[in-house]
Amino acid sequence: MNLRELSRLLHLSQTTVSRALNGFPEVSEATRARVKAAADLHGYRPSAAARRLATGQSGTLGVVFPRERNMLGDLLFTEFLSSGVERCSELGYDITLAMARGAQTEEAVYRRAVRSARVDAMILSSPLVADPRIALLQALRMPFILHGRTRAETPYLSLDIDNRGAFFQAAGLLCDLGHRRIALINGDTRYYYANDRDEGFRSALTGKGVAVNPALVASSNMTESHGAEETARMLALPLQERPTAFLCSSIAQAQGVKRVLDGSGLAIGRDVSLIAHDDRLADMRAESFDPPLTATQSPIGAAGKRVVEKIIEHLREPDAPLSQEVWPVDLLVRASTGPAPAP
Amino acid sequence: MNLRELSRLLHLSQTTVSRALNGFPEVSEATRARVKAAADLHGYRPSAAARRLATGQSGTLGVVFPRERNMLGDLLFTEFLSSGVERCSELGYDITLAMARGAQTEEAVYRRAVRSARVDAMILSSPLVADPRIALLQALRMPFILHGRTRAETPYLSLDIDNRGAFFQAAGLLCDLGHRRIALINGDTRYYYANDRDEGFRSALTGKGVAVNPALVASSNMTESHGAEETARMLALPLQERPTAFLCSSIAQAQGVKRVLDGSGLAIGRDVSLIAHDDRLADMRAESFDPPLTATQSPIGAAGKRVVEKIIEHLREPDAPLSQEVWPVDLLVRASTGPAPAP
DNA sequence: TCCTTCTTTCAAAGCGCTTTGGATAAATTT
DNA sequence: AAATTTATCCAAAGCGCTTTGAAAGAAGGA
Repeated sequence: MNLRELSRLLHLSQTTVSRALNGFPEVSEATRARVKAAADLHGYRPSAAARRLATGQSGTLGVVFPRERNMLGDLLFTEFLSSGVERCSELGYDITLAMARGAQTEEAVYRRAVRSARVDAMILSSPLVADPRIALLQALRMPFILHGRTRAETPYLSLDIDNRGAFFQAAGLLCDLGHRRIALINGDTRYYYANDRDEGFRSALTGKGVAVNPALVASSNMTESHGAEETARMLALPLQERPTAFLCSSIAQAQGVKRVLDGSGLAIGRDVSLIAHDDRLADMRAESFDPPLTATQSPIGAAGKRVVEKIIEHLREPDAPLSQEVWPVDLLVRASTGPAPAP
Repeated sequence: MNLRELSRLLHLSQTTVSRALNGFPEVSEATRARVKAAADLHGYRPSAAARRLATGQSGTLGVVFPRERNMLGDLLFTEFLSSGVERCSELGYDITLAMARGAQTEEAVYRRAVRSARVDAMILSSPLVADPRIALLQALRMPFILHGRTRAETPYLSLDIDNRGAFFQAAGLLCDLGHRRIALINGDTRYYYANDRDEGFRSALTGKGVAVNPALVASSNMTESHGAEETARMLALPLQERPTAFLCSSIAQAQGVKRVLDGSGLAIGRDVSLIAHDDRLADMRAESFDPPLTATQSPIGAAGKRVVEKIIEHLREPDAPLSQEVWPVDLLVRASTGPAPAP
């Protein structure tokens, strides 16, 4: 069933039917209802290809797989992506994926996408502290939204959570509880989010007059094993340097920390405090941690949806100012934190 | 730069240029070369939308997020998907994603995809033992390929690994090493792959005259914690029931098994043997397990690529017979297996 | 030389939608 | 009653590609 058939069926022109369906004001409500009913009845779906050709819009958003590809990175990305896809289909858009791996450089992927006009906009994630993709896409005049932030001269559309504030708050809480030797198990600080968390952590400690011991700051990736390794290393320090509190960038890392603490007979919440950032992944709940985990939380799925909404809004109104949306992050205090043990 | 402009530039018709570019035989090699050079020079890329409208093909494959969404499921799917995307772009196809979650049933997703002609074919993964999607897509006349297998009356295109054979072989090895109390930590047996592995396991044991103890067979999901929990449960059994060997469906599960065995002071490879299936995920290598893990291995990334190739071949030649490709699985013996300890 | 067969190229007709620039009928104003 | 506005609807022109059916030119055979 196509437009022409439908319009003949209704004894209307294609124009009117098209306008009725697309909500144009110059068609009466009576005919609009009649048209919609008939369309439903006959299961009419406009051809995406024809619409694309006519409008010059592809109705498609592009997502490039992030370069960060460790286990937790994958999980976060999958949750982000699947939520984005869900919202996308509600809004009548498609998502197509591209990969930069092997011979194909990331730049080539973007250029190709732009030239073949396959996507209306791109969604970027996992930005570096200063990410070259921003300038590239701006030069190519390809609309995009960044999940995260980065250093850039020109404004761009983005959505991020307040990583700095979250870790500032969490580290502040640990200080207030009397902890003086606080460890930070972070992600790779070449990424903006990890750098941001690092800054929040440091500025909280400095603000509270607590020294930052470089030996207690670790950053690589978001896995359980990284958490475990670094904890083991820190517990091997001389007694007066050993941390009494850990701040982790992910629950996976916290699991590693816990594994080593458990092995050393240290009780979480009593001997040692533990806070982690909680992205609300289905299989890693802070509240079912043992003990329940104090956490800075922000659902990454919600970010996936909002990113899609924002970029589609931008496509509909390209001249609206490019906003940098930043979500506050809640700090939920549970049983994994407590006052610093007496020295 | 579009076809008309390019053809005028070359003083040729659009027909000739189109045919030259698409490799039709009725254009001379001389003009083809001339056309290709000019196209390259001016950076001509055919409009995907126009081509789609003209050919009725979308040049796009659809992937529906699998219903199985636990942590390891996500990792496997991501690796499968990203490899598929990579191969896809080499072959000039796109991949778009769809989600069945919340209000949208999976069936609705497929129906919508078919009616709006957005995709030429679909890629299915994580099939159940008897998966209703097969009949649905056949009824909708939507070409598809299944990663895995399922019970179905009619032939369909698929690619799978020999899960049954792999677990038959692995369990057989354990029997041959003298083990008589062998545990199986499996995935959810509602899924075909897990069911297949279960069958391979059972038939190996039966064939070697070894009894299958239902208390030593566990199946839920592919996570570390499931492996750990089940191991703890089995180690709590009376001594004469306690397993001397574990066969796991994933390295993640094996990590959980190892955690509990380590905690009980049992040495892997000496006191207890351990085998797992290895999907060759980047961050979970059987060879860097401690001790190096005996494993049935088959790279899931390679499957992702092959699935894409197969379905595209099928689109090019729709009348060729629908093949069920099954890959053999290697059993690599490393240090985690050894003779059963004396009773 | 004329007729036939390839080879090479082309004009034009879609594919199914959106959108421009009217046209017609009804309502309102003068 | 004529002139103007408003509310509906329409015919037709693209969007950029593929493909059909034909024509022109070159080559070969008689």
